[in-house]
Amino acid sequence: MAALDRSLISRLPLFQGMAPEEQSEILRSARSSRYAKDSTIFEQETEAHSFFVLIAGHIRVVRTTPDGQQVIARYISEGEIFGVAAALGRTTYPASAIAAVDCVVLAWPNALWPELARRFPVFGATTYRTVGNRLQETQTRVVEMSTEQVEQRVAHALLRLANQTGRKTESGVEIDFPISRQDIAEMTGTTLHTVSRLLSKWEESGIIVSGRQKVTVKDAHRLVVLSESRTKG
Amino acid sequence: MAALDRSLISRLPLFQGMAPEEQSEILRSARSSRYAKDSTIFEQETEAHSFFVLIAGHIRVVRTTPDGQQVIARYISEGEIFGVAAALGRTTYPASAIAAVDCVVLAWPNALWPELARRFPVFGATTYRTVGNRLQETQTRVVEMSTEQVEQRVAHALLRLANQTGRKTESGVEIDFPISRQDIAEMTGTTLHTVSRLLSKWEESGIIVSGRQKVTVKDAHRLVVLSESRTKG
DNA sequence: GGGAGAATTTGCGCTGGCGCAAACTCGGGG
DNA sequence: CCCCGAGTTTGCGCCAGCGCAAATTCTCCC
Repeated sequence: MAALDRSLISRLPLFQGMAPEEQSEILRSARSSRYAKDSTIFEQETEAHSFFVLIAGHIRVVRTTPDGQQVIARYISEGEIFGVAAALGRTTYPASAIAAVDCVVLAWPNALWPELARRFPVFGATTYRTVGNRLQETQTRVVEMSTEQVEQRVAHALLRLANQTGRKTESGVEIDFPISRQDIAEMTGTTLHTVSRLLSKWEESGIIVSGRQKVTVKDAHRLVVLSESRTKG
Repeated sequence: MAALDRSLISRLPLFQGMAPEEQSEILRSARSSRYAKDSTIFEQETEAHSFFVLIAGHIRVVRTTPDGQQVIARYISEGEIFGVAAALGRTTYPASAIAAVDCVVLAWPNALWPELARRFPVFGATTYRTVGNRLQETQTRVVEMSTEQVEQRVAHALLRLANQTGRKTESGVEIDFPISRQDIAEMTGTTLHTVSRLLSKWEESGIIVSGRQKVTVKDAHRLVVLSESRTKG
């Protein structure tokens, strides 16, 4: 296989603060793969063999319950590290990672983690900062699910998606990967029916426009208002 | 102040695998404090100055929403490390830590984290493993809140408390710190009223006995059954 | 030992959002 | 270009669990 080009990663925040030759070196032990839409990068509960950086595309991280219900843990965007079980001393993946669109991914064998973290402290520190962010986000999600109504949770989820992965178009901010009502339901702990009703209502009042597997936020401000109002208690 | 005795920590899993002189050395930079019941060890959103190990007692970690609602993120038991913002590159605490009973705590200044993690790799690795466990637990909680009914969530919470901090008595497994209906509600995303009704029902059928700020699990098996049955979908 | 405040219990009415079912629409493959 | 199936919309009935309120019981402090 051909050597990977440093330009793949030099622009990513994760590798900022590393010298060019360090970037090249880290790449030397990486393997690059393409994953077609809907294919699985790794599966929940299976032996964790590698950790990953997403070079292009979007990835859905999904937890499945014993009885088959799915919950979307998060979406991974370009430049993010994921599948970092190794860095946290786990031996299996706690969730599955599925390509939401065609993706390009770099992978390193887990066995290399200790060495890489030691040789490139910035890389290790950035990874742990990412883990910290995710822990905090996940806790925020617990708080939201404990204290907010469904309408606010869905509004929050859309705002987060628009901010993190939104693409500006002439008509608003469009979430730039296919996302179904069912997906939004699995992010917010509700049903696709309720999501559909909410989106219909919001579309009617001009806050969003949406189509099949597509949502565009037209009036983020009013969505913020919705996400904050009418708290329980 | 007097030097801390190595016996404080030598029995804790967090410090296993460290040589006695290493344990002594790590203790040399620690400060020991007592916290009375209901006092605050650190407060959400404030500058993170230290990380901690709980030597004795129980600590409640609480997230408060902008409008004042509280959610219990987790309980810390003896021997656990907590307030590890430093290890995750954060500068403020994402939650408050409050003594559920009188506590003894060791604290290290955050500035020492990088050095300690470098000098004592086992210590760093154990900490990151703990963080990994918490991330996974928190995600499990999201899944539960998304897919389970209140009754199952409360059953799960009681089982977890009984396993993690339970004390065997002649009548069952007693949660060995004061915990109110309100606390359980804040752990499970419901109201103290609903928790009270559930506990009354379970007491009537002999699954638990409970009193003011006290719960004893008598029949864990039936509680497991309750925690698994009647899932949505 | 008594009083006050905190924690708990319980009743009652209401409603947000789910479950079910059916119709509809869009987009891509043949 | 048409058809098929996945994705979406919408109606309807129902009920788990919340909000409110009041009564009751501990427990700790004076």
